[in-house]
Amino acid sequence: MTDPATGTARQRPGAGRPPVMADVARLAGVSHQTVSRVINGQSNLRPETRLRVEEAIRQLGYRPNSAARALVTRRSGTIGVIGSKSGFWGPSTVHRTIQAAGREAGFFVSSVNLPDLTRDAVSDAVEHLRDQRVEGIVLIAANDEALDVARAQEAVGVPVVVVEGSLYNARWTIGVDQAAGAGLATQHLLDLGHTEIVHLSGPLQWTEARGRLQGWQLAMHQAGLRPSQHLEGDWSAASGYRVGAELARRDDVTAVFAANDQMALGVLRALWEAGRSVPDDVSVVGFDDIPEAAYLIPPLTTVRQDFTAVGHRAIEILQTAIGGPEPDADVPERLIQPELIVRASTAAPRETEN
Amino acid sequence: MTDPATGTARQRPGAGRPPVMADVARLAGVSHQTVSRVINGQSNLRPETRLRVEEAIRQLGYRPNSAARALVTRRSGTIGVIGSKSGFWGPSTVHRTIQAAGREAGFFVSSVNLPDLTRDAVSDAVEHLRDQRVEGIVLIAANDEALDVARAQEAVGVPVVVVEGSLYNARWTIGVDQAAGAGLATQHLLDLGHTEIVHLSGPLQWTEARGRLQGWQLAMHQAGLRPSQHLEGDWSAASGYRVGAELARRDDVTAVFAANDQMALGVLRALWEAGRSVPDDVSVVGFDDIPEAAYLIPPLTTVRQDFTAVGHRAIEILQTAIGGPEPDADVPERLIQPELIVRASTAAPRETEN
DNA sequence: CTGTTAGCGCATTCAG
DNA sequence: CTGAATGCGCTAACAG
Repeated sequence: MTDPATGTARQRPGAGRPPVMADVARLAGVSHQTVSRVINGQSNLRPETRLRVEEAIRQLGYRPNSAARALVTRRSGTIGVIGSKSGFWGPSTVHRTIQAAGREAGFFVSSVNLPDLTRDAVSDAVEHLRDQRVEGIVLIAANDEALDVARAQEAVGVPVVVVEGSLYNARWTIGVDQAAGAGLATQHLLDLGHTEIVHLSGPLQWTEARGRLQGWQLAMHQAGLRPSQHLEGDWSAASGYRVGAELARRDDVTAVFAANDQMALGVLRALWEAGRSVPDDVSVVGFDDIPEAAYLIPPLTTVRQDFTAVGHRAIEILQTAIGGPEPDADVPERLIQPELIVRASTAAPRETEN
Repeated sequence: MTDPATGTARQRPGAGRPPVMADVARLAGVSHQTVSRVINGQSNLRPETRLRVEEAIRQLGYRPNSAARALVTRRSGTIGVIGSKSGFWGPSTVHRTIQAAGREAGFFVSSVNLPDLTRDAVSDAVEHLRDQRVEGIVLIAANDEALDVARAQEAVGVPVVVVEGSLYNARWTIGVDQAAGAGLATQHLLDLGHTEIVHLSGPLQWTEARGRLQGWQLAMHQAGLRPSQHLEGDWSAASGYRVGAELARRDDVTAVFAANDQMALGVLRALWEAGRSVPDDVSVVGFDDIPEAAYLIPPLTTVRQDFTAVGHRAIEILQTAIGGPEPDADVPERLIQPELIVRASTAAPRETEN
């Protein structure tokens, strides 16, 4: 009655298009405002009225239009996640976890996967996300270029949580303590009696790769040893294989610490092909603890990262970043501690050399 | 001038909030309508006017508000993707590809990852997505329950493209020809001279698992052999290992066809532990061709699926599903052909047994 | 406790 | 070729 179909031929409920708030109001015999109150869970409503409205809502199968709501509230209820298209295990696991956690927290989650995390690509992705008026962004697997973009965005007002990036260059961060993990791995090898421990790193544009490299170096130094030049892979089993083939020719090397499990897998294979036994001739340690790690030949000693925790914390942080008016106090560094998983790919070196 | 700030204290451009179309219009000295035309690339505009507007847009850093646009056009520009939280390689690869392809096609992509693809969970996810007024949904790794939901949605009007699900039960589908792939694998083993070929399947709620099972059965029958009872795993290396350990005790088995590479990996490990040589004693074939397959011990013969193609096709199909008013003609079954990759884990059986 | 009145920022008629 | 109205569906003040 109150809505006299002003000319655009408002259809009766039950016709083609989805019901709107006015339809519910009409059916319940209240104003559309009251419907709004019910939907937003306001307290000042006569229980009976609420019930009538709720019944009408159910009957019509009404669902609020989030675009309309976003328009007026200026809040989209959406967060964005930027990740890499490449399927490395860690980042993609984190990506999934974040998506799930974001939804659990009541957000819509808009994802964008980039072929490469170059400055321009990340920048575009952020624009894309801002066009949707996302309330916050989670940026995964950041390299330095991506971090620049993150910083720039902070200035513009969209909070960006950086996951697994350098934990010093962004305001809101969360990640695993890579250096500590590498330290665990290296120390394990050291404890076993190894002194010639080679590190096969990831690409050094990746902050994780650098963190693991540094952890290894530090542990070596603390043991009074001079770390040899590290070798650099690209995270793939193929690169691990290539490097492993080289290492197989060197007699001095008794242990390899690979920066991820895939590369370790490649090393295992190369060593096997060269007839060098793991762990009798060479010990191998990986990083990540992929589900297959326990079933490699031999079962791989590695460093486990709790990606689920990372994902959940990322969302928690994003929520405080969105909600709070910047405590401006010290941003606690959010670091999750990894764990060493000892399996059968490591053992004491065959002959001690001192 | 034309916008007399009716009381809500419209702020000057450059103040806190993002510029709106009216700001651009004012700066360019045109009506906001003209700005709209420029943005939507209409043709009937004096070049000079267009330029002035474009300049103003750039100067202000204006970006259209997608919520407002969605409200009036009733099109969100968003598609939804429903996947599983579990990180199986195939589905998660497809998920990433779809996200990327969706964005390339100009959509916003809203993702939801479910712990389990139960009917209720999928149903919720669809609701969630419909609340955003997504224009279409891609559902990945469907089992039968999920397919029911998909069908139900079709009725309500949101097109749902089912990826890797049963290709007969949904209107819009795309996937790899699982049975053909399994046939390739089985035939390869048959050609090598194997007759006792065991199949380690995935969980049979998964349509992929059923497809591969059927492909294996068919190939066996066509070779005049009676396939033995298949064994069922859960896609994990752990389950492959368990089954492999059993198989290692059986002398009659000379070949194993595992429904994915992870399970094959577990089988490899179990066989190795039991001192049975691959491929000399037992041949093993996987499915998926994960990046590590070539670096296992020994390198794994497997079936490669082109997941990138699947992702792109999924988006293409979704676009026609959204755009076209249902040709209602025969829905061509969209099947992508897999490819056999022969590596070192397969060979002729040691002794022929006929 | 509930209804009325205004817009949110944009696209879509329709006039000029 | 351009501008002036109108309303998308909803929430946010205000009135009652």
